[in-house]
Amino acid sequence: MVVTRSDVAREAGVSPAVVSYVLNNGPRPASVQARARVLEAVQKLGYRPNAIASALRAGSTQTIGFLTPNRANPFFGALSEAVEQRLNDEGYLMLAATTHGYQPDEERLLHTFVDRRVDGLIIAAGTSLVGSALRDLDAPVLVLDHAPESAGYSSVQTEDHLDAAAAVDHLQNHGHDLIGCVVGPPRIRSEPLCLAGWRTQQQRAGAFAGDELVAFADQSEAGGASAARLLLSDHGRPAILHGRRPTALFVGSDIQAVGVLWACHELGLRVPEDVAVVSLGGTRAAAYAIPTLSTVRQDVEYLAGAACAQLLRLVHEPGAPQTHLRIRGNLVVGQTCGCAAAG
Amino acid sequence: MVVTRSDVAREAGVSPAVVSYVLNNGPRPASVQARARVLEAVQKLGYRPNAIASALRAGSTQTIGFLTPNRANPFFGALSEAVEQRLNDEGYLMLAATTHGYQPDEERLLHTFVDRRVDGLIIAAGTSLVGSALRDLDAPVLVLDHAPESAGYSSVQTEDHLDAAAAVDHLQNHGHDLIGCVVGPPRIRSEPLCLAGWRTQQQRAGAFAGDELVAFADQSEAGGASAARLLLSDHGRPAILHGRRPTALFVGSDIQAVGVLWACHELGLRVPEDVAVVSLGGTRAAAYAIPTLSTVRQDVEYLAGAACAQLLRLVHEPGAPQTHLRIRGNLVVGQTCGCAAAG
DNA sequence: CTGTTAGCGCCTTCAC
DNA sequence: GTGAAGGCGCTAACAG
Repeated sequence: MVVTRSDVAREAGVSPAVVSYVLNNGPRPASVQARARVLEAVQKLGYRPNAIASALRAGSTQTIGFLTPNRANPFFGALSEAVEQRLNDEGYLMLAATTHGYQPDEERLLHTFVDRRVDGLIIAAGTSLVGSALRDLDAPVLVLDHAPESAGYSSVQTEDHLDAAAAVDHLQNHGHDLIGCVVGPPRIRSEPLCLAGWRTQQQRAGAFAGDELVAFADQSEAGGASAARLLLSDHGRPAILHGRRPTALFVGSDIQAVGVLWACHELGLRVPEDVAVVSLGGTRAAAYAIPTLSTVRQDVEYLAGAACAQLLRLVHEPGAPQTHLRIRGNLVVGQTCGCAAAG
Repeated sequence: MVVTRSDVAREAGVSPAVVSYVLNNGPRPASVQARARVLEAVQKLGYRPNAIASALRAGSTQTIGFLTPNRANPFFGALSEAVEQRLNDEGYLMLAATTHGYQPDEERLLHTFVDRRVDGLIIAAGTSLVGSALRDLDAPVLVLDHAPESAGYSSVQTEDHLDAAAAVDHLQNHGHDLIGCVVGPPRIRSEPLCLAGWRTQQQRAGAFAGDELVAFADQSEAGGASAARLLLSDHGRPAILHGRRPTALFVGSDIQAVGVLWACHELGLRVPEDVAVVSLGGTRAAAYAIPTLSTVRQDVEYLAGAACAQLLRLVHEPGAPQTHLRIRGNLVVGQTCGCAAAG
């Protein structure tokens, strides 16, 4: 049924080693006749080398493990697709796993990857545990997330703190001071940074930055929608706001912002006239929201490219130094911040 | 550095075979003392079995290959995530690859999977070539797509033809007869079925179903937007329509429909008053569009569950008969079809 | 230039 | 109840 290298050797009338020499172009030369006979036999029998056996022997699976919290979120979806593309181009396959930001799953999947001898690991937005669990993993690891420089792995990270501050700054420039903040669950490592960015920038401008303006929400449209309802509805508003409704919202991800827009629509609030919105992400979901989202764009293709390049370098030169790359987002003005109305 | 079974055996003072007996609970019994000593040594050395070596020996990798045209499309994104989840629950890992509906890539990735000895393959929405290439692949294959019953593999399929007709029927019930059709590129196998469903239903109602009402578009927001512009703009309308603009659009996927809504907004057309829209899919993108999309929902969780169950059955019992499951969508009424306005 | 051979790490049958 | 040994399919060092 399944044809092995010995079958090819027998068919071609040579030894198994010669088959390898021909197929791998080395490490030893083969005569022209032998080469031709081998190739013919390969063709005739439809031989394909067993990658598992090669992996065992060569100690390399040509596979990279990729861990995400969530691929339904378009940011991580696009990131995962971009990473996969890059890896394919370099001859690697991607072994995917989703953790849902759940720590035990994360650790389990990490070990599964290592057991399968992936040549390297990319970890996007892990929980805090990952940091310690990664230390002695004896496979190259690249963390696509905020990570301490001191850790035992390379990283490519977004500047969530600065990007969030930039978003809030833009809203402040439009005259807003009561700016709410919608971010994901704090167990995801980047979320506290978004929150801190909002807080820093509010304080810098002398604006209120208390917890009454913050809503934690799932990384989903539904999460964004309920956060918006919480912050914008007229009932049960905290006393400290003196009955005022936030006039703008900073939202930690595009997918949540889509939910925020939907909730505003439902509440009869106009965007950006009644509530201005700026999000963090810049995925295609932002470009096709109605109205188009103003967002601080974090370039997924670039992140993926840098991550794969760094990781594959570590894979190929085990002694290579660890690197830490930080990438800032850039503001993409849409219709939700109020620029269009002003201009 | 990396600890093998022999290391554990030496540490525990037993032979390598006993280590296997203990770790696999068989096939032979081990004494209580031996068992304890082995487990202790495993713990102490941090031994983890090499899954590649096991796979070579056992002939099973506990891995399933999953081929999609596109994971940026939320339908396929959700499908991929659901499949991954199911497989993980059954102890399998998912090896992912994206084909972009491009035939050579499809074939190449298919072979890469087989070379790596995946235990089975799930192929979502392949091009037409896949059918023939799959025939002699000697791994269980499940096609998550429309597929001929005669083919040499099992399938779980959506009823795109019927679902599209149901969507068009609903628009007709709202009094529309000039209903445009936006579908993906015909090289993706399901797209011609969407088109045929639209055409059948239009003809059944005695309505016009010529190519002038059809726009092929990429499976993306941008594709849907340009298709909508083509069908709805007032310039260059085909003579056969007598200057009339379609009053409704059937759209083959949610992601395209999001683009359609965006284009309508841009053109100053109100939805559903000026243009009613019904799409095929029912992803979360539809639920949080503004206005909320009316769509024929194809249950991704159910599709994924059925697909994994069927495939794993084939994996476990190689002789099991091939099955072909067809799953109809159900209409989810949102705001874009006009029901809300009418009610 | 080519054939033989020793493992890669594991599982499992066979002999003790 | 346990150990020795063969082999999964391949690569690469070592003989010829």
